[in-house]
Amino acid sequence: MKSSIATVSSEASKSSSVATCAEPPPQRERVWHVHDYDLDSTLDCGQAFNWRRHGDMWRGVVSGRWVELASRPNEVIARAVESQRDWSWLEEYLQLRVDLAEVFAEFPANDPHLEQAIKTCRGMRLLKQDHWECLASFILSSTKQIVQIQQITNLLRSRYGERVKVPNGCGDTFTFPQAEKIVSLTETDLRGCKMGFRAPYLHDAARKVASGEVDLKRIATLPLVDAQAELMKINGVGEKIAECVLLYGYGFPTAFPVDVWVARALSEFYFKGRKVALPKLRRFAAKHFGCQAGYAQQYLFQHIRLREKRMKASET
DNA sequence: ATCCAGGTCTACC
DNA sequence: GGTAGACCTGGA
Repeated sequence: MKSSIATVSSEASKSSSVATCAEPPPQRERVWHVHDYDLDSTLDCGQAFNWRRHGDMWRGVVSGRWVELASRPNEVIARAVESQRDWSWLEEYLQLRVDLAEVFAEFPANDPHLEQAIKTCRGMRLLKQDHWECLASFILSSTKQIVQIQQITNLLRSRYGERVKVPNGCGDTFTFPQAEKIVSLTETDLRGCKMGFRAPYLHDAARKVASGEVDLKRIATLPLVDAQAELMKINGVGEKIAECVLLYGYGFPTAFPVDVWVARALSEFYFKGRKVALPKLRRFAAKHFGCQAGYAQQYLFQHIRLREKRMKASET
């Protein structure tokens, strides 16, 4: 494990110091210099379900390619199976060009709860995931714990995804099955992946996406409210799941999914602990958090979830 | 054992 | 606009 990291960084830094102006040669490894990038928080904050930790590293599939990620102070390091001339697929996914300070600067001033949230996981980023995979994953997320969502999506991948190339010794790895593949499956097939009542929802989504009735590409060009309405044409996609897809898949900066955790955080922090109805929480959030509300949401979510974890840990 | 988990749909006020 | 019950399944 350790030696693998060392190999990765030495090769990659060599190449980047030599090739400053010319296009860098294709490489299996790549290092990015980053500021305020917390890879662990980013991959483990509940926005994506396909990352597995192996020692200090994370393994997953992005744009159909197996990739291994590691981080060191001010660096993110990636290793692929085959040499890559163009790493933009991963830069885009990891949002490596985003300046977090600019994001935080848009947060409401004098909000101690948000400040506290930033302290607990500074460097956490929003990813930009594949539209379909993100949509399907969050359809499967309703009233499920994150580990169970991972279990369901893993079953879907291993049974119906396509095998991807991996380095020797790494276990079988699969892409997330395309909508066209899901359409061809029966509800029994899907329920076999332990998704329960979500099976017809996923199938409806696959049918509408594969047929073009819901055009995932076009959604990127729409205003937020229209984009949300388009996603909600799918049975099983309500406001919350739609906002998740718009935030984690499309990067709409003001998308603000309100789940049970965020609802809890908002009630506690901004309504003195009173139980407040969901629509009212949504209206408050839209007004209070500004043009980077999506980031604010993710920091509040992670903040309250980690606090809960710590409390549970100290009880036992 | 009973409850609950990144919600949504339906029915009803 | 806002609230209750049902819905699969597995883990605490």
